[in-house]
Amino acid sequence: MWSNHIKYHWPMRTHQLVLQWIENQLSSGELALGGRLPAERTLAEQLQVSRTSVREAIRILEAMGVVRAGVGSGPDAGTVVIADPTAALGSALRLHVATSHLPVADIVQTRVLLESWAVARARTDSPALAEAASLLEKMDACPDTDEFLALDVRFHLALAEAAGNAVVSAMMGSLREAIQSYAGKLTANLPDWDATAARLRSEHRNILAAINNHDGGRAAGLVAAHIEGYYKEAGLGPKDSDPARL
Amino acid sequence: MWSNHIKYHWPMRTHQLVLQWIENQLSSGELALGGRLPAERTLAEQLQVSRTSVREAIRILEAMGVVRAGVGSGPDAGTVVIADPTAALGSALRLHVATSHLPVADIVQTRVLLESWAVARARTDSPALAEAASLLEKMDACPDTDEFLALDVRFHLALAEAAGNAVVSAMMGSLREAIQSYAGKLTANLPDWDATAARLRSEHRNILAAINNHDGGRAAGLVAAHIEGYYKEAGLGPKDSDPARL
DNA sequence: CTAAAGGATGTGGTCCAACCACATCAAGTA
DNA sequence: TACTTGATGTGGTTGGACCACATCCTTTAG
Repeated sequence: MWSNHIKYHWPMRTHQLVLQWIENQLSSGELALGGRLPAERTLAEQLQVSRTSVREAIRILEAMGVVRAGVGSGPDAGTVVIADPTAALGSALRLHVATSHLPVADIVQTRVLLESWAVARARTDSPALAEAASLLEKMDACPDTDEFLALDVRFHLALAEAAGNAVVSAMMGSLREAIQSYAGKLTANLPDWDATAARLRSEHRNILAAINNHDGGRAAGLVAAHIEGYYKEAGLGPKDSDPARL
Repeated sequence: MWSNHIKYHWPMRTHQLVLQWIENQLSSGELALGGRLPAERTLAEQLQVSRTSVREAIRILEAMGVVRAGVGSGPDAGTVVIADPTAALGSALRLHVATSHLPVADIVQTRVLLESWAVARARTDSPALAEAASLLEKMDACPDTDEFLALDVRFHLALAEAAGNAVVSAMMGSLREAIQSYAGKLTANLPDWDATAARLRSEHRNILAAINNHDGGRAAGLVAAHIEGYYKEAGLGPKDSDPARL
């Protein structure tokens, strides 16, 4: 499974063997969400490899958002299976942004694309949409900038989840994570935060209204304008990502 | 940089410190694409950590598609910086598909979304589009099924690249990679491969023609029908992902 | 009998010192 | 000149040791 992507004929590295074993356990269902891996020393003996190799495999799975390692005893201890695809995608994207091989503008453009699509097909009876509405109210009664921005993140993620596509949701979250520090700096460039916040609130309401009105096309357009408008105001020259061209 | 996302107050794990150091080198440009990291033993001594911790960090970067480790001496040896975001995203997605937390249908739906968008804004003068045309000819003179499928993969990736968005290209590639084994099994379900291959060739030509005709909307629709038709014929019941709703 | 104190156990986290396989390069040799 | 042969430096792997931590269980004091 793992070595398929690079090496076909060479000897597999030991930690890849461990990875393969664990992935098989996951695929076959013998290891499920919330389940615990054997202890590192136990697993090493079972697979006849060193503990070091087992640990390298676990580090990778941890970076992939598949497991979480905890010391001590009890329920929070040991290596347990989780499901956090956003973490993996976000870290990877951030790293590649750091090497200047993924332009920030492309990330913003992709976010516009995904979020426009998501709101266009958001289900009005979705729990995520209800959460979005609830977040909207909280933002109305929120004077603190940082807290407002945190709520804003959750609002947009809720919108993305309303489409009911786990992959799109995960990618949206990872895009946000990848440029989080970047977005923070941009916000500092805004000339008048209060005015901007008021505008954002208004636009949020319009987006939600369009969705609840079953006007997905309008909602998509509003989202695109909302996001691009923000980055433009903050000084980032984005690519033209108007999804209406479709 | 790394620990920011989870732990603020606890002691950072040693390999995260190494990760942080390397990420700083990447961000500041002291480590660029094609550059080589210090040898593991050297780096361990520089950072005053064990070689084990250095190796764990490198394993993660390797899984993220940021570096490539090679033994021996010479140009291919040592740990060198690469840029393969597709590998990271693909592995992560595949792992989470294995845990049944990312439905295959969602992946296909996302692929339709991204690829439709890509062809809708593909630039007719793009080198990637020229490559797609070239691949089309090769597929016409290709009797072997496996080879045909390999060319098909490259054709669709070329289409995605024609939009000029590196993030979308990377995500497209990773989606393909994540369900590669799945798609292979589906292909075996096809009743009449020769007929299917002929249909695929025809559809590919129509897509390319629509793009060169500057009819992005039609190209997007054709792509969506092309992909969904294939999976439907092979027996996977996909979600409705008609991008025309935008 | 209850409750506090103190080990016993088991977990991941870290480090070290070796050794191996491999690939290149340089010196020595035919 | 052409070939062998070692020296060098890289990542790959191993076993063993010790630490910090959290829980559980026994012992002990009241």
